Amino acid sequence: MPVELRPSQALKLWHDVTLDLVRDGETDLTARQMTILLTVYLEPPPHTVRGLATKLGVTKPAITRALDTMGERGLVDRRRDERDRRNVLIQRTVAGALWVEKLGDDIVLRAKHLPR
Amino acid sequence: MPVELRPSQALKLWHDVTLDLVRDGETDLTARQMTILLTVYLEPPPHTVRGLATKLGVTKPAITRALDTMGERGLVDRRRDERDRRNVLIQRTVAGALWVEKLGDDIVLRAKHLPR
DNA sequence: GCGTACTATTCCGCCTCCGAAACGAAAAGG
DNA sequence: CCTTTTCGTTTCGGAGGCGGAATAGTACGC
Repeated sequence: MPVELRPSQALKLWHDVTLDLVRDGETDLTARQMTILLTVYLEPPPHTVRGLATKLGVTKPAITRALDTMGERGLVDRRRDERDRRNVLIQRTVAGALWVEKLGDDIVLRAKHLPR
Repeated sequence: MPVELRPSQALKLWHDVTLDLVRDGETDLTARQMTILLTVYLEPPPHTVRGLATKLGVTKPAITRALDTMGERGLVDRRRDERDRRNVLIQRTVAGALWVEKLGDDIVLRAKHLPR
């Protein structure tokens, strides 16, 4: 029972949710930041800079910069890996979890009101 | 028969599609640009700078700049309104229609493969 | 130990975006 | 007419993202 969605519905859903993000004004995450945030909160840890860079197909400095920005906003946190102190483990935060949860609820709500 | 979607599915869908956009590398539209593009292609014309600014809750220069960028990429076009020459009407393009169509297909495909 | 490999970060110049204000063109209203 | 209003655009200084090279710190084979 996969999720059934017609192209017109899919596009309207994408439009509606993105509009909500724009009108919110608070966050304005880039596509990269959004992907990193959702990866950290959806996939099982540990998450490293290198792993994220490989997954997204971008350079490591790009990941570091994105983590800097999101870290200042309290959406993610960083900690040294004590087993291998070269690594940095990206950690979840309460604020980040709440933000992601809110996004999920918004998408569900927008999907519910799509024309059939 | 609305579209049924659980929060975890919604977030995974958002993650997967955004990841595709990041890995594509070509386009990297901002959230504002994405919203403008989808508005122009989903909602009936005419579309004006002022109308888009009001809808998105941003200033008019922000819309002008976004249209500049997307215009250079051939995703939208601009034309003077001959009835009221103060207005600028935002027009669709073939390239833009193809891009939007591709996005819709991608979302549908990603939704189809979500875990139940 | 010492060089090598690997981690993440910092630095550099470049480019795009931002909001606010000023601007020119065109319509509306006296 | 001519003033006012309404468009969209341009300009300004500032903030932040970008890619890529260079850097500092850590692990590991020899």
